[in-house]
Amino acid sequence: MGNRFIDKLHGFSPLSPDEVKVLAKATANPRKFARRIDLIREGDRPGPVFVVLEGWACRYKILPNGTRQVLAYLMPGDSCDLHIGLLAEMDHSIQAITPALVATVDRVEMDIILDSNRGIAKAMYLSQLIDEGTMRAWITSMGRRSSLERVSHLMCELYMRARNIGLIDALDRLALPLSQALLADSLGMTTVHLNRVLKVLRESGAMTIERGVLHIEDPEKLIRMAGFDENYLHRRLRQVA
Amino acid sequence: MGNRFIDKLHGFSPLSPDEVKVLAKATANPRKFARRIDLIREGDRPGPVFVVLEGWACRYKILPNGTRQVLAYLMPGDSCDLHIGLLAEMDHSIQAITPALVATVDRVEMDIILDSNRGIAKAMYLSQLIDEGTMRAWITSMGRRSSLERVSHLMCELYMRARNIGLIDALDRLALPLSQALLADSLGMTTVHLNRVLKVLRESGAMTIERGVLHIEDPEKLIRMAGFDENYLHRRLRQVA
DNA sequence: CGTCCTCTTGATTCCCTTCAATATGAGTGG
DNA sequence: CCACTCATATTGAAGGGAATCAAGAGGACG
Repeated sequence: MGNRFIDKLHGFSPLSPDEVKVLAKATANPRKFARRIDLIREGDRPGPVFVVLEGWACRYKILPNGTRQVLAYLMPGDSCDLHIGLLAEMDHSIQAITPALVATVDRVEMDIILDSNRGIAKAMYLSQLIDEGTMRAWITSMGRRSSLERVSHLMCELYMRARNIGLIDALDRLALPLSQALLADSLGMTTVHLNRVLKVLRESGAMTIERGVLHIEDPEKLIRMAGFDENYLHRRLRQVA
Repeated sequence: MGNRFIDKLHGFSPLSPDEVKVLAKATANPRKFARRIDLIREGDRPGPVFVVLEGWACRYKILPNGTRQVLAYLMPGDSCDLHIGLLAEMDHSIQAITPALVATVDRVEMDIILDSNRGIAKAMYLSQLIDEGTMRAWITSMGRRSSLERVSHLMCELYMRARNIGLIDALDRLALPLSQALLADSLGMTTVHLNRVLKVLRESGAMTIERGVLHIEDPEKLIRMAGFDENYLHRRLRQVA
């Protein structure tokens, strides 16, 4: 397998062979993180930019009362905020969900790369814009969608994002390493209720999650149930330099 | 009054006199928007970068079922995404809440400004990081805070942000031009319930909203009720170049 | 093969929505 | 300046969706 980060950026903005080399070099020495290990914690001083090459991770926040809110999922190829190093401290934590291969790019090095490679810069900015759009979609879900819509919407999103990076298998299924507890904590519901919603979705014939495998049986139906509009994932990009 | 945009950025990263001049020139010809007028709509092709000089605006999204979700409030000095021009279309709309004075900075011009003024670039990136942190705080609120906590938390946030830009009057009050319908649409609740929560807050002696004026009577109490931690607004900035 | 984690299901409670009516206030035009 | 209108705010009553509490089933793993 290649470098999923490069693949992703390449999809946003055609990279020159030189730029590919630069990115390959910058992510050449990834570190392994075991499941459930924090890459960085709320309150920590931000360090290098994280680039997830393999595996899944999530951003999350723990509240004073002990509950957790998942803020975003990071899939292979995803990276954390570009300019994060400007902040004095993290306002959330990032944790590996599966064993993960994560490259770290030094802040200064990243700045140099961005300054001298317009293609990379453009792709990174696009990537960040999409992450922001995704956050807005999450806010929308939490605020104005029913729990059934919310769950279906997240599944649509994860499926689309996974498809974009080639994570869907030949049988049209996605290995989804997310426990119901984690999903519940990202959707603002309890595990009990999430479980019931998943049952409804299963019995409606729209989709199933079995043993960590998501299968969308009736895409049309699921999209309809979710009110899903993938515009926020911005696959259609502006064709200007 | 000066230029609130420059004031804000200056607070993030000391700007050289030259940089101040550049910003003043770039925002020299603002446009007036009446209340309830969209600056840009979901589906529109993004144009220039918007900079709110005076007045309030909000980002929002309308769902298929007709409900609305407010995604963020823009106060004087706030701007929308820097690289927004890279996208083919907007995934949300932006609307003036009050009569507003909004400067538009051409995308190419903005790129040039960023490239040739490190101080401005740094301040803008910081600003964007804070906006992202704010979105994460909203997700957290919606997902894991009770309605009482949610309302108090938003009031704490708006108060702090307003204070940072000098919008609090001598009597420690804030002119808050947000209807209960708007507030409800940002907090994921109904106007009826929001109204009841505001009543509880009023009767508890923590805060009041009367005729568009927010007064926090017992800051300690409100902060405690909200579980508010202002770290996500990143006032303490890293002291490195 | 026992332990722990995750998933599943039932019963009860309650927070919030929905529906409905009234009050208050701002803006407009005669 | 006052009557009229429309938007906004307030309050009550009833119903529903999701949380909570509780218990058991299914899998993964040493």
